[in-house]
Amino acid sequence: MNWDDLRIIAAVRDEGTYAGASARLRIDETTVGRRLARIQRDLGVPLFDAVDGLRRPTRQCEAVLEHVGAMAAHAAAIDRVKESEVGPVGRLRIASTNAVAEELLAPHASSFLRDHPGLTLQFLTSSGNVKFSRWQADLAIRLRKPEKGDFTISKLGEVRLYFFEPADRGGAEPVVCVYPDELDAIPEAQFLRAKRLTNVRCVTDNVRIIRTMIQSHQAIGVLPEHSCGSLLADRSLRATLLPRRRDVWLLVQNHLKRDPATRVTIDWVRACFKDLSHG
Amino acid sequence: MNWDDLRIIAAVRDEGTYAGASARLRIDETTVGRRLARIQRDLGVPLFDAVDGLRRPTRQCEAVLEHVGAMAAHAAAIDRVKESEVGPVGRLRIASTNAVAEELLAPHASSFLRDHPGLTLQFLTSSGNVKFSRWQADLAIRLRKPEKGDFTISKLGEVRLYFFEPADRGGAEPVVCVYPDELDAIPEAQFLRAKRLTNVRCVTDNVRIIRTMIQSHQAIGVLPEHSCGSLLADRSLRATLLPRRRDVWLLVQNHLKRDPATRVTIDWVRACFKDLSHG
DNA sequence: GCATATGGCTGCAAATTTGCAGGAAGCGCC
DNA sequence: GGCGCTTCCTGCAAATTTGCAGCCATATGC
Repeated sequence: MNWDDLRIIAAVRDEGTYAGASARLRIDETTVGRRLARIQRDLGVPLFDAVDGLRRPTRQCEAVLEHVGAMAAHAAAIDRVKESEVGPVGRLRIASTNAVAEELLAPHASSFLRDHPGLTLQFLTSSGNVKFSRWQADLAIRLRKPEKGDFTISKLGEVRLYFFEPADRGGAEPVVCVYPDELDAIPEAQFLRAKRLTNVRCVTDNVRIIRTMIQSHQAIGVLPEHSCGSLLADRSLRATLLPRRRDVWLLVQNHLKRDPATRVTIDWVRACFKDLSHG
Repeated sequence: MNWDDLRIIAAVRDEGTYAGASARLRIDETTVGRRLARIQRDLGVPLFDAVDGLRRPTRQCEAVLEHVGAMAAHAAAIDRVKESEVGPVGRLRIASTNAVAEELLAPHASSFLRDHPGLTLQFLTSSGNVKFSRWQADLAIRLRKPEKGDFTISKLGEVRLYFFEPADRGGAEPVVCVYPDELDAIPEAQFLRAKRLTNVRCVTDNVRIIRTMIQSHQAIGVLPEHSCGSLLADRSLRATLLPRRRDVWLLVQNHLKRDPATRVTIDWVRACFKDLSHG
């Protein structure tokens, strides 16, 4: 039994004719006749008598109509669920590095969430533990371009990188902060490896740690522009812009690429990165 | 919003995957995905998150599902309305002459109604007042073939006719019973007119009246075979079989010709007339 | 590492539904 | 009596939905 055909029964009862029901439901009168015939066959009982030019519900039809009325009330309530939300609705789980989340996304998050009251953002910053393929995140911001997978990938932007070293090299040899092996492909790691620095004593991908050590004027390292902040103005440090930038990639679950909430969130993430490129 | 799509939501929630819902509803997994996308667009809210390989209902979806559950209960009750009736169900209004109803149909009505507990017969025997075109009857048994109309017409059979006159013509001249002018076309009326009888003193289409007067052995008239009964064995009467029979026609409302209840009733009416032809 | 099973998406064809147009019938009004 | 309006049915074409096949990805077991 097709539940939607039940609405035909109610309309014919209310209007008394196929033509009246047709106007009410805004479907063709031929369609009303056919769908009524179909639900009548499905139910196996006659639903209307034809008397004096009008369709009159049978006893069985009256019994059916009591239930249809109740179903219509529930359908109306479902429609109100829809109306209770204005704008895109949803919860987006964004997997990214701490730095990206804290310094690129978080500063703009409040205004974005204010502008879209139906949205919720969840930042997954321990991204090593998130399996994108298992739908454990909706979006992922990656520093490496994954070769393939069940997702849609696009380039978010390019991040400028700065090499920091103490201005005064007279003191003790500064420690060198490098990125772990699995990040060998990123420009920062390649740059540092090419310089053949000694005293490599700190290995981490936590840029906050790297930034704190650089700020002590006793360490060497590379930071992305969004993590530099006031370090660029520190006269005890020498900042050198690297020739290469680092690509940043956005991954979107395939089943979400047309989802309205996802689309506005993607636009917002892109704007965050665009602000950076011009800042 | 298509009410039938709401069943898709419930099935995906229950099974956790499109494939599971597909098996449950016995529709293609592609169709599940498309119909879910459609109802999601109609409602304007996301219904499922994808987490750890499963679809999990969102907060709005849970709200919708409460209503869907209630609707499913009503749909089940509607299905039971159908199951409460065994066999064809309906009330058939049959327009016919008194004689046909009383003598051809009524004797067989009890067993027919016993065999079809879901049927009800309503005999409309003041058929002059019934407008078949206004759906005031479902079936009509007519002695004249109507030329046209919004109904399906078929021949029921041919009725044998008997001319009765008193065996002893020595007494007073018997009165002649004839049919009213509007029945001029029927063979009885034509036969009587052709005999150029005098003493035409009784005009009626009520064959019971005609029969009673013939039974008094003081009247002449023509009766259909189903109204003769014991008159044929009365030695004080001379019964002559007319050469012509009278056609009987069945009219069926067009919208009912495929209705199951109507079809079994038509078969029954035909059987009543067939019994007559061989009796 | 390979084979198998499962899930979901896309393109295309088949199936079904819907709308349109025409025709028939009845009713009311002039 | 003729005309206009309304209702409903039927045939056909257009539109939509559904199913199927192929493909891709992931997980599991051997």
